[in-house]
Parts: sequence; structure tokens; C-alpha cells
Amino acid sequence: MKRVITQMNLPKGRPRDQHADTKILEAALRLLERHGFRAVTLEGIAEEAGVARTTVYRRWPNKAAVVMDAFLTQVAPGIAFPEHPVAVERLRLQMQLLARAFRQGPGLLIRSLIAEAQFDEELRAAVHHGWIAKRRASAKAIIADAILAGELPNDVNADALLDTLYGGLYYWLLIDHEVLTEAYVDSLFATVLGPSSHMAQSKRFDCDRDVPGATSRIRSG
Amino acid sequence: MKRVITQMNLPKGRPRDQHADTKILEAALRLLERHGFRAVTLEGIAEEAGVARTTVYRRWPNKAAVVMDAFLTQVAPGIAFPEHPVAVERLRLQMQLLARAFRQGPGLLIRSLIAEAQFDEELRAAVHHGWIAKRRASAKAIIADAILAGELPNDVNADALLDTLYGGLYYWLLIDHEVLTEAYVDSLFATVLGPSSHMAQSKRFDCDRDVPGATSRIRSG
DNA sequence: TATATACGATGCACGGTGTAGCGAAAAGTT
DNA sequence: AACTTTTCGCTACACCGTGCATCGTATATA
Repeated sequence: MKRVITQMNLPKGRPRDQHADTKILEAALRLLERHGFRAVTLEGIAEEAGVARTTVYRRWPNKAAVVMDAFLTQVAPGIAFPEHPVAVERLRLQMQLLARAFRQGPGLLIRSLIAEAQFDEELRAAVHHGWIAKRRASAKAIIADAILAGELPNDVNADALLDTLYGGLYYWLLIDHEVLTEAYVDSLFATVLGPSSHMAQSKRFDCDRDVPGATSRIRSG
Repeated sequence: MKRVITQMNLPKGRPRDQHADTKILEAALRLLERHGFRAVTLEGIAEEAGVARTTVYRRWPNKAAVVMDAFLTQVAPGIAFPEHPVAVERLRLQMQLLARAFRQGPGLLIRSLIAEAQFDEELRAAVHHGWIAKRRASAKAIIADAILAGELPNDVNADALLDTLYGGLYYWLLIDHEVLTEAYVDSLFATVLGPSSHMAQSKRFDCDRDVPGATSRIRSG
């Protein structure tokens, strides 16, 4: 779908207006912030961008795809894993960044996108690859570092660990949004990793673990 | 507005067809199983039920409300907390019940409902009260029992504990559905509560007493 | 100049929603 | 029995967003 332009592969006709892309995405963000996902239409986005509706359709297949791109360009850069000498602390600090985003505008967007993805397999894949997978890969690398540093036992199930940690955040976002204070995020974190997370919690991990299905989990990321 | 019928408050005119309710809900379930939430329309439900479309609109405000009721009447009875002498085991066994439901037809329904609830505040409240809140109250009571029995430390944060446990399940359901084996559910559980929390024998007792009939429903006329 | 593509503008068929009005049916009330 | 009230099935309709097609025009390359 995406058209890659190289010197070997020159498009023949009138080139696409490069400004149109950003105009459309910015218009989408403006309208989304004002009216929410459901109330926003492709017609409205095109009008707000000063562009014909057909022009939008030439670049994205539907509204969800436009919003997905707008969301990624605006939000994704702001929630990278912070640096910290203690690896596990990097997880906690990033959870706090994510929670802050969830509390504000981006939270509404990601809610809408995940919701819409339940009905649109293509969007679901886009959310997964563009939003979930990258961060999850980074998190797994950090967990590996934490194990090497002795902050976590080496038999930790990284998938289950991340599902419980971030699952708690998404559960709040999508299902039970009452309060999401920094303290509560910390308590989510502490519930899984223990109150002093940078030290291995012998109480939780000292037994031999036999979780036979854990390695059978298939992941794309 | 809910219409409460008592002996003091008799409706004047022609009474509503009592069979229509169940006919509509059953028709909705049949169609949902066959075609999914998005493809199902109120028109189709009414036709399948052998009922006029206006009759459906007199009882529910929109499709999501009908589906919500159909879902609750079918699914909710099947996932009550099983009995077990070890309190914590009751949590684990119920997570397995829920996971089994998530893997099958009901999983698709609850996905659709939670998704739709992101755009419909009324439906969101209905999902919360009819689906989430009751089970969460039961779970908290069980946690209290577990603390009394010495299975959990008495300073445990029940909310955070449940958010991480069930958050992991819903995270799988809504965002990252690859495989959800029993073993993986156990590893989610073990990640939060430690492998030592009585994962030995799982005797299963049927116990449907958690769902006392009609739950809170959103209705129009 | 010839070719190829994007542009804005317009029109349109499609499908589902939610409401309104109709006469008939089914209950209670007098 | 006559009256009142409410639901019933049915039909009709306005509304809205979608997605596609088409048109003449603009802007690039060969």
C-alpha cells in the first residue's frame, strides 16, 4: 500500500501533496480531542484539513487507520523506557509514564483504537505491531538485564510478568477506570514484584517452579 | 425508566408479551454466535425472533443493550467462584473458568461489549455493574477469607491484586490473544501470588449461587 | 507533446438507525 | 357492554456515514 520512492522507482504522474498527510493527521487530532472517536467522521477530518474526502481515502482505508497514525505520531515518542541504573526501576518508571498518558488525551485515543480493533482484524494487527510489540520487546530486554543483574530470579516468566503488570494498567483503562494515581501504579508494581522491587523477593520466588505450558506460548513480537 | 409492577401499581393497558423478552434474547444469541457483534443488527434480531422491530426498541435502547442482557443471562451463571477449602484456590479455579469462557463464544461477546462500552457511557456502566462489580465483590470477600486463613499477608492490596490477576486475563482477551492455555493462566497466577499458593489438586464443585437471577439491566420503556 | 497520477468537487446507492403513525388486539375500569 | 389504556405488528420516512465512481483540472515525467 505504501509507496516507496527511490531514484530507481520514480512515480510518473502528479506527485502527492506531502503537506496533506500532516494536515490530515493534525486535523484528526484536533477533532478527536474535541469530539471523541465516534463523533469524528472522515468527512469531518477532510473538511477540517481543507482536503477532499477522496484524498483521505487514497491514503488510509478508513477512519481507524487515520486515527492510528495520528496517535502513533503524537504519543509513541513520549513513553520510551527511561534510563535508570536499576533495570527493574526502568519498568516501573515507564509504567508511570504510560499511566500518565492513559489519564489524559492519549488514553482516550488508545481506548478507542483498542475498542475498534476488536471488530477490525487489520487494525488489531496495526495496534499490535505499532503500539504493543515494540514496547514489549524492549521490556523483555530489560527483564533479561534485570535477571543478569540479580534483580530478578532467572526462572521468571517474562510474558506472565508483563501481562500482569501492564494488564493491570490496561484493565484500568478499558474496564474499571476509577482512580489511577501514581501511588496506585506503584502498588500494582509492588503486588507483582514486591515492595522493594530492586531486590529479589525470596519469598515469592524461592520454590522450584514447574509451569509446563509457559514455553509453549507463541508470540509474534 | 424501569417499570416496577406491584399489586399496588397495576399497569392499565395491554400487558407486554412476556415470551417476547426471551425470544429476542435467544434470537440475539443465535445470530451473535453465527455472525458476530458488528454484523448483527436490531432488524435481524427482531426478524429472527419473529417480532416487530419496534417491539425491541420498546424494551432496549439499542443493540448493545440487548446483547448485554443476552450475554448476562447466558454466561454469567457459568463462572461463579467454585468451592474449595483453600480460599486462594477459589480465585485460581475461577480464573480458569473465566479463561475457558474467554477462549470460546462468550469471549467474543465480552470483547464486543467492552469495546462498545468505550463509546457508550451507559453501556459501560451496565458492563461494570452487571459483569465486573459482582464478581469483584466476591473476589474481595475471598481475599479477606484468605487473609484470615493465613494464606495471604494481611497487608495485601486487594484491588491491586485483583487488577494484576484479572488484568492479565483481560489483557490477553482484548489486546494480545495468542494462546491462553490452562498452564499459562496458572503461571499468571503464580507470577502474582507465588507458585507455593496451593496449586496441587483441583477438585471442582459446581456452584452457581453467585448469580441471583436478574442483574442490573439497561432498559427503556 | 504524450502519458500518468493526484487533486477537488459532485453525485449516488447502500444499509442501519431511530421515530412516528396506523389499525387491531388485549387487558382493566365503569 | 362501552370506554380507556397500552402493546402489538406493520409501514413509512428522514437521517447519517460509507465507499465508490466520475468529471475536469493540475502537475509531474519521458
